[in-house]
Amino acid sequence: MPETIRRADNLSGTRYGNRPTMKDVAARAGVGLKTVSRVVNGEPGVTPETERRVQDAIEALGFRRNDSARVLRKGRTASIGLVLEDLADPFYGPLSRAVEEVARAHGALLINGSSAEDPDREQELALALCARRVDGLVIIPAGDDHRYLEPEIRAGVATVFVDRPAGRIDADCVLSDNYGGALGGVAHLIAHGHRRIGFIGDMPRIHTAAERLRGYRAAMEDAGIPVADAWTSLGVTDPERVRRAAEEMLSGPDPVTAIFAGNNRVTVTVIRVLAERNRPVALVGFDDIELADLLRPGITVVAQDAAAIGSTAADRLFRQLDGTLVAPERIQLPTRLITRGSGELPPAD
Amino acid sequence: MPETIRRADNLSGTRYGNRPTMKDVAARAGVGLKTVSRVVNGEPGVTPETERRVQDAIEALGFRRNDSARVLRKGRTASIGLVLEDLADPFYGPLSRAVEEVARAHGALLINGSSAEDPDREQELALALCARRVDGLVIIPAGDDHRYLEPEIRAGVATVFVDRPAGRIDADCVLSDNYGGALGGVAHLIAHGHRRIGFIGDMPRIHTAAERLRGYRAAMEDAGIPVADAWTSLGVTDPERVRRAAEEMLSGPDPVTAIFAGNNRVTVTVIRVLAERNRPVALVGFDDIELADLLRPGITVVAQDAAAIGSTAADRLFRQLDGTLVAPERIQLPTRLITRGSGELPPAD
DNA sequence: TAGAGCCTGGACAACGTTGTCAGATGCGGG
DNA sequence: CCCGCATCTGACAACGTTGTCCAGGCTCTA
Repeated sequence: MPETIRRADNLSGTRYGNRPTMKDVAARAGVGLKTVSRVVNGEPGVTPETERRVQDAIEALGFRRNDSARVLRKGRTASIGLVLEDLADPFYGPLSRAVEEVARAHGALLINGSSAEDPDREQELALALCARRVDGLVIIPAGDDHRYLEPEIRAGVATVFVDRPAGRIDADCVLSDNYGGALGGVAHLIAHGHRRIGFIGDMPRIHTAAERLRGYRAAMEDAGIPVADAWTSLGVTDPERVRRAAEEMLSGPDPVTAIFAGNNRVTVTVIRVLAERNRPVALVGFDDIELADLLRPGITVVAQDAAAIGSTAADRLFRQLDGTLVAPERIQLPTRLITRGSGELPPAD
Repeated sequence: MPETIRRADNLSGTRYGNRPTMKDVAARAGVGLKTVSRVVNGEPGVTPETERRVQDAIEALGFRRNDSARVLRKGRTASIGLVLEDLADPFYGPLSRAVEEVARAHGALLINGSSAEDPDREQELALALCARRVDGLVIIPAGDDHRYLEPEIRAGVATVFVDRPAGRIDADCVLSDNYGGALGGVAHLIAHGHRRIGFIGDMPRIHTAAERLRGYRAAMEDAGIPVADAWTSLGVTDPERVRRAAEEMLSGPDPVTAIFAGNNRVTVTVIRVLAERNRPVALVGFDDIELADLLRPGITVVAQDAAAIGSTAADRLFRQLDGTLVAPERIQLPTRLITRGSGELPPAD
């Protein structure tokens, strides 16, 4: 066991590698502890001469304030947590950037992590962030039960849900108008003469997926078109299964002439499938994708404004912290139909 | 001044919204403070009966350990910082995801922020993370002088630079083989018969840009092709200027027949410019771009493995913390030429 | 020149946790 | 029946910072 002992020794001996503390600075500058604190925090009541001495000592020792101690004392961390679903999804880039921008404007740091769509991991992460005493949380929920956050919210952690609503608790949330967007996108296809329209989307237990499906159904119903079972494919996310689903819709006796793709990953795979076929099939995707305008045809999409969602959410979070905000609210941001060609193809009957 | 006073009052009064502490839990469970600590940390030496009482009290009060205090006491935060250049750049998605994955495997949280290519902001961010006492830093440098990190590194903050080397300090870094990648890409164009090849890239003060330029020049020299001034355009990043640069190269008496694009943003804009022209121009881009295979022609790229870079960097960081690693090292990861069509077009002379 | 008032600086406690160490309790053996 | 040992528990200090409060020195006025 000598290794284990050495390792433990090693770790506990590290102790920030013996960083200088305010006490050290004070000793070196020949002033009191609190005076150093005042200089570090820019508080008034220090002679320029004394201040210079302290600054010099700070410089010489390479002192850096220990924020853990500061947080412990002050009770606010000036940091907020962001729990996203997948760091690598391009949709979340602009979103987290927008959140960071707002956080920065409030002098707060952003701590984030991704849940990988796993509700347990989401909970683990959110609670770990709470243990660090983040002032607030922006969560893109993976699960559908967020009662585990109740004690935290009661304790004053500002909380805003994004992209999907919170489950079983009453909390602020900022979403896109998934229903309206999907309805508009499908109606667009119908307006271009399509009647047999396929829908490929995620599991309906995911709120956005359910809403988009609802929008699809509503558009079809508004147009008086009965939806055949074979036209909708749900719970399909991985490329292989999307591919199979698309191919099934496009073959058979009554093939669809248009497809509505429920999210950007689906859209990309459907583009691939359609590219392999000669018969033109119309396509509208939910979520914009990069370079969509360079493809032939360009891809028509229902675009969400990820940056606006992020900044709205972060804004509300800080307003909760201000006390400006009282009751939780659900905010829906509009989507935008961007026509580029693929959604305007006529049915190839 | 009454407002100021009230605001301060307000803030200092908040104090985590009166969260329960271990002391509260201990009181409720009728045990000592340290016993609660033992239960929370899963230390041995607590009767199951006592443990249950404590657990019940924790549950009832909604207690959550205050990690700030824990960190203050223990000296390690189990969190690492990631300073990237732009959260929204798709190249950094997989990279930060990979870093997070490794961090998670070591039980650490990831805190990140972006520098927006601004050296001052990079420094501010890195030092803010150090003040939070992150155990280590992964930095994608924006600046070229990192001596400000010396005290931190001496104090034991593990540090790994990524994508670009550290400036004026000796530190671990993990990079792509920018020189070799560019050389290979340009050689590929030359092998397909091109001699007048343009290069559009970022400012040469950025290491990657300089290396790629060097690769371009080396490939040309190897082939015995003198490079005309008009063929290289440096320090060009925003779409408008890239567009102008590309158009200039493609017109004039001696237009280029191929373009090597120095990064993904440049590539995208060049694609747009080329799409507007009838004469086919070959294109090879550094960095892969999404959907590159769906364009006609597909875009040939020199791809970096962002995930591998991220996980290699994070790996080294934790090995520094282990003490497994001693001397700083520069690690170069190979790039991969992915041929998709655009780089194989013959010169249209 | 003495006293009032202001300005600067420092001693001390507290934040919530963990490590140390000693006390209490229970059990078995002499 | 008592002692020793093992097991479990709790008191206390310490981590580095900030807020409170007081002491001492200065200036300005009467």
